[in-house]
Amino acid sequence: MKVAKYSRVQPRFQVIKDAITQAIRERKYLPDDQIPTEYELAEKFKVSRMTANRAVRELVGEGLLVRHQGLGTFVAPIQVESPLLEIRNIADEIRERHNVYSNERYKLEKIRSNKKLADLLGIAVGEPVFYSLMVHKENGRPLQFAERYVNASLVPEYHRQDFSERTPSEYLSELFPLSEVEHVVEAVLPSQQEQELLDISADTPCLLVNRRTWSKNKLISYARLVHPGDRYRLGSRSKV
Amino acid sequence: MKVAKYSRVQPRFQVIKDAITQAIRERKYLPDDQIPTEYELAEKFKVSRMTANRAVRELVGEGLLVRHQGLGTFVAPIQVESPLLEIRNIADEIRERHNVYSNERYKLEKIRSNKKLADLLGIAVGEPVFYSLMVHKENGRPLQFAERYVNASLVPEYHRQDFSERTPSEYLSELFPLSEVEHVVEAVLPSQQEQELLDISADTPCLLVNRRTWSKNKLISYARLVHPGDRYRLGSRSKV
DNA sequence: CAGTGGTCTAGACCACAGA
DNA sequence: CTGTGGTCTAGACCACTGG
Repeated sequence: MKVAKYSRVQPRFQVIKDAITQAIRERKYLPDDQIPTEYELAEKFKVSRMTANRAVRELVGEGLLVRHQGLGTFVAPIQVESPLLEIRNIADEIRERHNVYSNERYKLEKIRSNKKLADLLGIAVGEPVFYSLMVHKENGRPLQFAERYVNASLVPEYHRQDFSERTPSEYLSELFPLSEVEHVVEAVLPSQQEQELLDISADTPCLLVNRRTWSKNKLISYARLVHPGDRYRLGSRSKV
Repeated sequence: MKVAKYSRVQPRFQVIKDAITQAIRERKYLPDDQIPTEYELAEKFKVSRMTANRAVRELVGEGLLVRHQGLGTFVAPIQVESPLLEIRNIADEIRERHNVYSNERYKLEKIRSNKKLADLLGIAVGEPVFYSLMVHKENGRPLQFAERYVNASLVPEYHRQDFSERTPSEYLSELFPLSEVEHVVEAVLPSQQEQELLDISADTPCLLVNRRTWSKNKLISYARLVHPGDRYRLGSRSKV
């Protein structure tokens, strides 16, 4: 029986990419370790060198590997970067970096808005608001302290959700197609609580992203996202 | 006289990428327009289809094109505009707030690139680079500590400029029409020098914006912009 | 069906780094 | 000199789309 030569579930270069990615995630290859050469990969995976080359080249483009002509290919030293603008939630971001996402929920409750909150959410003082506090982790290490305030009259079921699998931002974006987003980025020092939950010292500068999201001109939520400055950066690159 | 087959200044796939990119920028191809097929590109540029394929595939990865199997390749609908792009000229920004812009120049000299700088600017170690250090002020108050490294071989007259009226970024953008910008934002604590020149304390968190600019695929400059976190924020708001 | 992109091969030449 | 990555080719088969 002949097996069709080019019908596969996974392209061969993708198989190689996945294998390398997994090996790095399992720490079989550590940062700065050299990985097999293109010739070795080609032999191991029974592909041509061009196919191995594509796998490695794409992983370089994704920031997972670095190459030096004449020397070899190496696991990239750890670096974290995220495109601004794209409101992609932190979970996707971490998974795209080929790392393990997890989170912990500390609070999920209904409160009444004070003046400041009412202004931010465009509602009246005293209106009900859901408040959630979560910490999102990359490979078990806290990366984002996320407080979120949600207009309770628009999202009455928010507090009934279990956000262990689906993040608040995923839940909200399913319910309300995003139409507008606002970001304000600041540098701040962490509060006592932020220090503890992010496992950082009082003098670690943090990137604070204030994000407000709208759906069809309705202001849905305000999020206050605090990230340790020593392991989180925002990046963007664009043609003009 | 025989011409070496594989010694080129530009790889062939890069030539194709540049040609397509430029055609889009010049609006010879409009959003959603179909561009030539791989076979046509291969013929036009006298390369194999694999080489044309790589050029197109990478442009898809960069978001400039979209492909549909069986249909063709098309210019991406809308260029996502980065909000961080609006971190433009600090002088304009200050004047738009109807405040008084001023600056102070502390250094303007020619240096030789070390390893790190060479990587950032995409040049060889030891290549000449211009270094400038300025502080930009709003109503006399320091707002931005700006170190800039400029590829001296591309901008040989940089060090002869007087940047009191025209900022380095204004000068460069006149000389080199901007084609690509990269921003990486971090939260950091200020160095001794930054504390002094920005007139802030050691525990004031700062927003560090690393900006690299390209013109026609030439990496022109790298700027390191430090802002006091207590009086500077980055903001953006965009429809999606 | 023809035309498109998606993938793959086997081999080649070039450039760079280190011994 | 060897071994590495960087690039390129000519041709091939597969899968999807539309007529």
